[in-house]
Amino acid sequence: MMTTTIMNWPPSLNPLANLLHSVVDFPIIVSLLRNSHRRSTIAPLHSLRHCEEIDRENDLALYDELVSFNKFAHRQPLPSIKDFCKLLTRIVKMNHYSVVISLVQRLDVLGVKSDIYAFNIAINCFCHLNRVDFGLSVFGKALKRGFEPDYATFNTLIRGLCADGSLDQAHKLFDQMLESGFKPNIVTYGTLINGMCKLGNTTDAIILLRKIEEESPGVIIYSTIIHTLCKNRQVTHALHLFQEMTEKGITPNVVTYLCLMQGLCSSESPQLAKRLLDDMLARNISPNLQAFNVLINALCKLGLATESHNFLAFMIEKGMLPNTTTYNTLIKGYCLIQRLDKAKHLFNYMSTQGCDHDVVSYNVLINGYCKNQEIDEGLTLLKKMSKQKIDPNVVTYTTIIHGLCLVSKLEDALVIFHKMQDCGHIANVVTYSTLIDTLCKHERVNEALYLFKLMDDTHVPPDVFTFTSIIDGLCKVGEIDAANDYFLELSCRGLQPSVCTYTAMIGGFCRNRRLDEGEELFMKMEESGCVANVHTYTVMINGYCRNGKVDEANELFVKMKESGCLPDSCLINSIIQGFLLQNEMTKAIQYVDILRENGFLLDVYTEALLQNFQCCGVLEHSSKKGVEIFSQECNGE
DNA sequence: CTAGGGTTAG
Repeated sequence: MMTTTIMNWPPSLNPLANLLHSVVDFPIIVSLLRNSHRRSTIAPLHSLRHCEEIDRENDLALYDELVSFNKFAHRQPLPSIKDFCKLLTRIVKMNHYSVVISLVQRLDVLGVKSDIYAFNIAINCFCHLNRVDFGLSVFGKALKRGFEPDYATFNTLIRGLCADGSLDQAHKLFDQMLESGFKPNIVTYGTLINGMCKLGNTTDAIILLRKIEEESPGVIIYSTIIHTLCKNRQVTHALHLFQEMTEKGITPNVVTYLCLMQGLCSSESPQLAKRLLDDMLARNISPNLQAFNVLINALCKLGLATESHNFLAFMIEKGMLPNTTTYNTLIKGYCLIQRLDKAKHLFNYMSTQGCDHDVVSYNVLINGYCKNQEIDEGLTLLKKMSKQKIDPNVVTYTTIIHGLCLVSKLEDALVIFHKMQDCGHIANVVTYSTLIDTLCKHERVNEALYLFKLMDDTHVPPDVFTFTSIIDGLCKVGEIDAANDYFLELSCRGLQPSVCTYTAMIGGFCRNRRLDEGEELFMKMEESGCVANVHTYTVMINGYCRNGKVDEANELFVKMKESGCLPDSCLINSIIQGFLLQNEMTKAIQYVDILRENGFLLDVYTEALLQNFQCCGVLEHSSKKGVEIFSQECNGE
């Protein structure tokens, strides 16, 4: 009688699932569920309050479905497996995969006759929990019990394997599918193509697209590839595919347009994005609210808040009401171009339009003021939000701390840091890193190290930014060996040094007469595929200059330009200084010319050094004349 | 039951 069970399930992934298995008291389950959510959101997610609100809604909806399940379970005769599957599907849509797996188990206990649909749902849930291995074992079980897999079974597993990064296995299953007499359908191809795209294999995805042309790939497959091309900054290629699909009579939809418009905005062609929007409207495809928000955001990021603002009237005209996110996005856009007046105005305006402020609205505006060094405005807003009964969260506090750090009110920042924790807000990696970075920049490295240790004690893992601040701080106070220890520890913790981390450490070596180690690390960096930027070149070239390695400095300068990295004023000035200090007059003058060619000015220190050498009469006459003229130009004479 | 996209805060 138990032939229909899916027995011997892998152990539960979630304690909640066990609980559901044995307990019938749903209110208790729901309350536990809430707690389990809360616990899991503390460390990784940024906005506790925000998540909790969403979870609460989600939990209530889940609660309703669990009540329905319970009613089903007590009905005589039992509802069919189809009815149960409908219910399970709704829970799947809420992303409660472990719950669904538990409920499928309960179906067996209840003696509901299973079918391939139920197996497919379970397989799908395991795939979504990143356990395609369990999905495969359920698949095996289904076969053993004589259930015929269908398209959904194969396609679901192929998706799971792709998501797991096992493209080879996905292809194997594809072959197995053929052997079982299933001709892959358009969904199978779509799944494979999406898998290839997500795994960075766009070329193969396009090859597959060409192979299945007679299967008439639809708008979804084209959109998948267009999306990937846009993400990879191959917008031109994406536009070609777009043209191709329309010529074939495949109608693009809102997704296709949205991908392209985002791609065009991020490749800084907002005009083309706008033309595409017109095209879309002309085809009577109306963007939804999210689409508008995405566009507004894309324009704002380009510093086009004003243009973006025009969209507001436009979207209202199209019958779409902006929401809080729309306004928050625009406020952020105005802050970005330092139009705090406009930002503040919009902030006030939104609440007159029925869009209530949320914690993000405040955070965006506070950040705008803080970045503008108007910390008092930020603090005023902080008070105001409490009055509006909007609780500041860890982001709010971190923003304020950052603002205080920016104006060197470090003690005040530390006060807020303690105060927020007294209020029950747990500092996260950004909070700590902000303080650590500032302490290091003020050469208060011991206090920074104390906080770094506190992070470990409070189980807030440092990230590459935290490490970089510490390494830079230690280098600045000459503690090169200690800095190097942290540099080594970083990789022990499974983190990748960033170009800033490398630059800090290389700079530390080079400034402390450990040029060889700096050079070695520079090479290691390149080997690891990390691309040097102008700061990295500056510290390295500086190291060469100040150690009398003129040729090496020159060579690296040339190499830098070949690699497409443009020198800045700081780099060239410091090369001139380096050469002057080494009495390499000819070279120094050569770089004065380079400075001039690039349209940069001598900085104060370089100028002082130059004049010193001129007074000593070291410069040849012609060079001397050139430098004089240049100095005058620099001084605006 | 199976394939695509998507906005805001440090």
